[in-house]
Amino acid sequence: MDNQAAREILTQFLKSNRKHRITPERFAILDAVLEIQGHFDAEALYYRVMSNGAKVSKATVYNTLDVLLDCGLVSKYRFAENLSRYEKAFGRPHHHHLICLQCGDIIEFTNEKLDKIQEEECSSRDFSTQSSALQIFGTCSKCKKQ
Amino acid sequence: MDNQAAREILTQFLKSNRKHRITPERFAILDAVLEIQGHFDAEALYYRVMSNGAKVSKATVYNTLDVLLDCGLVSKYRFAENLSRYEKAFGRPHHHHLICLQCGDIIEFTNEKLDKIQEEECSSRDFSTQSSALQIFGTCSKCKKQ
DNA sequence: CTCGGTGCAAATGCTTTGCAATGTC
DNA sequence: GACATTGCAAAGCATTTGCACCGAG
Repeated sequence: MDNQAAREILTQFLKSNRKHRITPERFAILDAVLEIQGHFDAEALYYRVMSNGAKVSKATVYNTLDVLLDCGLVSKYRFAENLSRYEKAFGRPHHHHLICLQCGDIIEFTNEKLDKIQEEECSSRDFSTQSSALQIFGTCSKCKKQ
Repeated sequence: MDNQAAREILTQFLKSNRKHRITPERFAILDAVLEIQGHFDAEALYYRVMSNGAKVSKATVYNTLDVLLDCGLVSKYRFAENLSRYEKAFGRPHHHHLICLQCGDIIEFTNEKLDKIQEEECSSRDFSTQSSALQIFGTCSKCKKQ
């Protein structure tokens, strides 16, 4: 993961869209996103930015997450809970999720065959994909042993 | 879809679990669920029950949806929005969703190959599936023409 | 009788919004 | 300068909870 490349993607996106301005807050938030491994929610991102010394409001975190979503740098998921989870999408292969309902663990996997079938289903319906996610809920091997 | 069979599934479930009692509200809500075609949210279900003449509170609707979820009569989804959507699961094959971000339409499809791959991924990780959903977000053919 | 279920309203918690101040272009 | 963006706090909204009353077993 090249952080500089991510910053450039964001810069280009903000410049190309006249409605958006380049602000230090947005880059502070992007930096925090790039540091985080795995999934995070808005709250966790907010505290991460703060602990980096930058001062942003939660409203700006949500606002910026929308911008990062628009330019494809992060993905947004809703699992079973009442909150949204995000993860950086930059430089990561498309993957799917196994979500353990016992311990909350999220196991990721990639499967090209699966992606191909997905593509076929979409093209046969003339449906353009923007993003997708297979979520499988159940019990992981660790929890089954207990 | 045999409504009587659904009622019996619920009755058996409530009886087998000593913590749950058989109440008229639960069956009034189940009846409303069975009437609805396609997806619905808690609010819509609440109004449906009311228009059928039964009087239940929203708290009971949520409570009953959890019971119906537990006995497999309904499925719960979270798409992009900040609310949960449900649909009856009784007598329906396992299916997936194409969600149009323009018009909000939800197109369903079934695919055995996809389900089989999913099963393989789970069993190779010793993960027990309870439910799953592939959600593909994008633009449908109708919206692309506009 | 016992104790889970219900209705109501108030609380919760994530997310959005209104508005004045600020900073980008 | 014009106007998008920010911070703050307050509002929104789906969902949950507390509690007194009710009713199934």
